[in-house]
Amino acid sequence: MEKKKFVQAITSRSEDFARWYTDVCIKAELMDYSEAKGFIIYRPYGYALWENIQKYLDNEFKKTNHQNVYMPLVIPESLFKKEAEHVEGFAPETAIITIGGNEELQERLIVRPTSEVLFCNHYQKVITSYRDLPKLYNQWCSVVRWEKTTRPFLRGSEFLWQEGHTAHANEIEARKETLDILDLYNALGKEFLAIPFVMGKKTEKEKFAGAEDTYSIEALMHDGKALQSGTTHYFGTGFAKAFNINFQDKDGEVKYVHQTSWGVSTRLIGAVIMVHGDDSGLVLPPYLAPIQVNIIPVMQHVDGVLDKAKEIKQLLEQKNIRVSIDDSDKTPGWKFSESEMKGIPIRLEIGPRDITNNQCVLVKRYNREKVFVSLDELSDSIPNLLKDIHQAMYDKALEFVTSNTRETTSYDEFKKIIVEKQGYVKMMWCGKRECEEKIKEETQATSRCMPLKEETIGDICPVCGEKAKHLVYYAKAY
RNA sequence: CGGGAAGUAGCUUAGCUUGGUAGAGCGCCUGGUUUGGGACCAGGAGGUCGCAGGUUCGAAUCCUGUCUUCCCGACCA
Repeated sequence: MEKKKFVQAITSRSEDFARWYTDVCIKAELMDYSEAKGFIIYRPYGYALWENIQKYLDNEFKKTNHQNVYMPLVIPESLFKKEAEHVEGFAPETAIITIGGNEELQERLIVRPTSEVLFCNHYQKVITSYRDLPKLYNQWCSVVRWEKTTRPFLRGSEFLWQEGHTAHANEIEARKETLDILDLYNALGKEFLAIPFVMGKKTEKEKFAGAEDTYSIEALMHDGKALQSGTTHYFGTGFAKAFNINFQDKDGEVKYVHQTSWGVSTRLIGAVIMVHGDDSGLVLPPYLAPIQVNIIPVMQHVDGVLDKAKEIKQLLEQKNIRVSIDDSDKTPGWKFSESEMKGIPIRLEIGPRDITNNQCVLVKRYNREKVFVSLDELSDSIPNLLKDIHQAMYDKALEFVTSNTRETTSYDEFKKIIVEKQGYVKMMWCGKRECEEKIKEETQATSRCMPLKEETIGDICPVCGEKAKHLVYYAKAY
């Protein structure tokens, strides 16, 4: 029997992926638009995702001896201009404060697009001896970049992030930090977001302004486009020289510090949406989900139904599971759809019939599998089930990446894959910027990264025919 | 920043060509009947038509500017 749908369904992914994405953002109540372009409102459910990511990362940072600090929102223009490459990279997208009160400022203030120079300026003052090192600072804040095209979570004029800034006595230690954090980000994907990242080094063209080396984690969205989801940078002594951050080492010599910086942003929320979501809405990985189990009472006016639901909630909460009961007066069907739209990993349906049979209906969001579960086993089985769901979601995402990663030694084939299939294409590269630029111009694909474990699938760069140096992952990117 | 589309109640929108008291569906509120995949009946509330100017006796409608959103490019976490 066909049922009339009164609530407009979201656009399907295959029909219009971009529209599907914004539909999910709005309808899952993650965010709302504000009146200023590119500045969004993080609604409670969306902000809760960010809080959970924060909790995970903050804990990891602290385990590895990092300390949180808070730097100012603004950077005097003269300070901002100290490192040439850095300025060049960010100048086109800065917002600048020119008036304070009613007076024009003597010196303009840059609203931070990132805080390298603030950290450097501070480090210059507080580092004098090898005993002051390493400095392992992180800050949680928002930054402003005047973007031309904005999209919720993916690219905003303002976005929330964490930026780590560290200073070390030598190159080895700093390079280790850069890669350790990259691993930590990768683990965030694997253990928490159920997203398999491809990680590697950025090419010269794609690296951060002022960095010696940039590394990234890249996620593959369901439409076959890649999303740079986090970066770590090794700065060498470039900033240290520009800001004169030096110290006297054990051997008595005065040396420059070696620095790193690294960050992930609320863009990760966009990655979660586009990696796991489906035509019914959001699908959240269990450890990230603000609500892990949603109990939907059926015939809740019948004596005992709500009490049973509350009893189940309590039992699950004792196992540290995040549970909600939808006891609103909507119909069960409405609640099912709502629960799916919000991506809650597990839905429990409990009605008079179930109570009689000492059972409930359990539905997994990611595959919609529906089973009856005895109430006696419920609280013991759910923690494991969450773990299984996490793993299954990760495996499913990994399978998507694997089946959408292709390799080629022919530039013609490369073009064909990019146009027809999207996804990642692995191809050898000579190391010249011109070849990268040619690829971008002709296919819109960009180099995403070069895997840390060097692989070789050919001797020549298929674009120019010269000797190949590295294997590169290419993809169209957000 | 270029090219295209759009902005009318919380949402989706009709009306705009040809100026004359702003209409619907959903949602919301009240009462009742319902309840295992987005329920039904009855009654009700809700609008400075994105904003600012202009033309006009009169503007949602015509003109100018501006802001925001979406799509496609160029630029970027």
